[in-house]
Amino acid sequence: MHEPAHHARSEAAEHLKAVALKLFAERGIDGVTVRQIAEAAGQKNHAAVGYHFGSKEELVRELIVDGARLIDVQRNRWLDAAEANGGPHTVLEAVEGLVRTSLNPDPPEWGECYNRFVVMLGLTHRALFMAALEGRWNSGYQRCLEHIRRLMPDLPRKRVNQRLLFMGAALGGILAGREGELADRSRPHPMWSSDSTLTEISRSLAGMLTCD
Amino acid sequence: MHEPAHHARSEAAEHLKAVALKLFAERGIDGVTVRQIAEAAGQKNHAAVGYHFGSKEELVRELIVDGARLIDVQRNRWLDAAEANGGPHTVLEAVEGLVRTSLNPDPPEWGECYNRFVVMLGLTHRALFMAALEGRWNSGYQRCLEHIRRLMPDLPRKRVNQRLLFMGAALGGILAGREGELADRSRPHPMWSSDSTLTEISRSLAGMLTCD
DNA sequence: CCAAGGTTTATCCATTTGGATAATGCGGTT
DNA sequence: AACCGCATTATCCAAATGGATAAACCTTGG
Repeated sequence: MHEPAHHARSEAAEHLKAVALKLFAERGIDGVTVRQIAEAAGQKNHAAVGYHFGSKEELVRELIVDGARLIDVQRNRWLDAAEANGGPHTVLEAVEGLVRTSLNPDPPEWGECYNRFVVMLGLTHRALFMAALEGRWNSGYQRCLEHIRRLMPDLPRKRVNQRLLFMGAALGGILAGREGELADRSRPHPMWSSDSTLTEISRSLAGMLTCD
Repeated sequence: MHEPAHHARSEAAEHLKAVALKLFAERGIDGVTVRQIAEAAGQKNHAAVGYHFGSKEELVRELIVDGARLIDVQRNRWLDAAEANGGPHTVLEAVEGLVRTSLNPDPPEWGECYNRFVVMLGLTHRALFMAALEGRWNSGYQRCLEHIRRLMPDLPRKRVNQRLLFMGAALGGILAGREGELADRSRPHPMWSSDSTLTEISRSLAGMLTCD
């Protein structure tokens, strides 16, 4: 069960990907042209995208997989550590793991973009998104949900699953909203940039699961 | 405080708008061409959009305002009735009002689209969205929030506002997700199409406000 | 110095895009 | 029938789009 080798791209290609992710998150796939991506990445013309990735769609696919893999690896790592100590002990702990592993630990200077990117893809390019993942890089999410189910034995399984669906949608909405606020560098966002806000988000999401 | 007159469009124009809203919700503004809109509306060529609305962007603006006004009118009507009976008496009641007034009471055959449309616009065309509304059609939402604040006197105002931000983002994510599922007519969605699910959503959102 | 590899740049191209305009069609009124 | 206002249709267009190709430009090893 070792990860398939994914040869890292050249520095220029990685920069193109980072810039493209930012633009896609801001304006959507169809709102950005390959010329704009190349220009924002400092290239003198748009052939760079074709050369490094084959096509715009291939670039999108690679961005989808890159981000999903990063998150999934983080989630599984965190879960391995948590389970070594007897697993997440509360719903809040499991949810907070879900929240914090959704974030890029090493974002570019302009802030992270993947949560907006994913929510946008889920709305407007769901088929491409699902096809790119092929069911991969989802195990960490499912493992977290299993722990939450284990920690909510009193509620009927059906209602737990229903609330997990709500929680997933809420998680996407909140993290995408946070990301969008933080991407606006024209003014400070003390609330959104505070680390404790992540705990507050987790508390709220856990509250939506465990209330009543 | 009467609403500004907004002359209803011709039947063909209204049909164009309904079809355009569906396509925009599915693929995003830039993922749909005026030709596709006209074709899906049964027109033989794309000049219809220009004739009825001036431009694609004007059409989008009109869709934004139409949907926001419909929701705001519903919210204010519901609030007037609730306040006449002593106002919403619980956070849950206020949240459920917010949820149910977010829905189109008379959706087209292919299901409603406005929540996906709005979430997508908030991600990729926020400036256009804000400019189209000019701060209008938001009073119902604010009135609901005021009631929720009144009903949560124990929590510090700052934390209530934080949670209301989370709740708003979660509301968008959940309703857009629900809408997307219901738009898939290839199979039934007993959970999402059930009316009681709206109450469950409201319970979850209220839970995220009132937990701890 | 040259040669070879990979990378960037400069063009070229067919297609699509949003929009504009003119011609046609249509329903009602006289 | 002739007229009229409105709506649809058929074209036209400049600009933009994604992609392809060939030339120029490095760096590195010999």
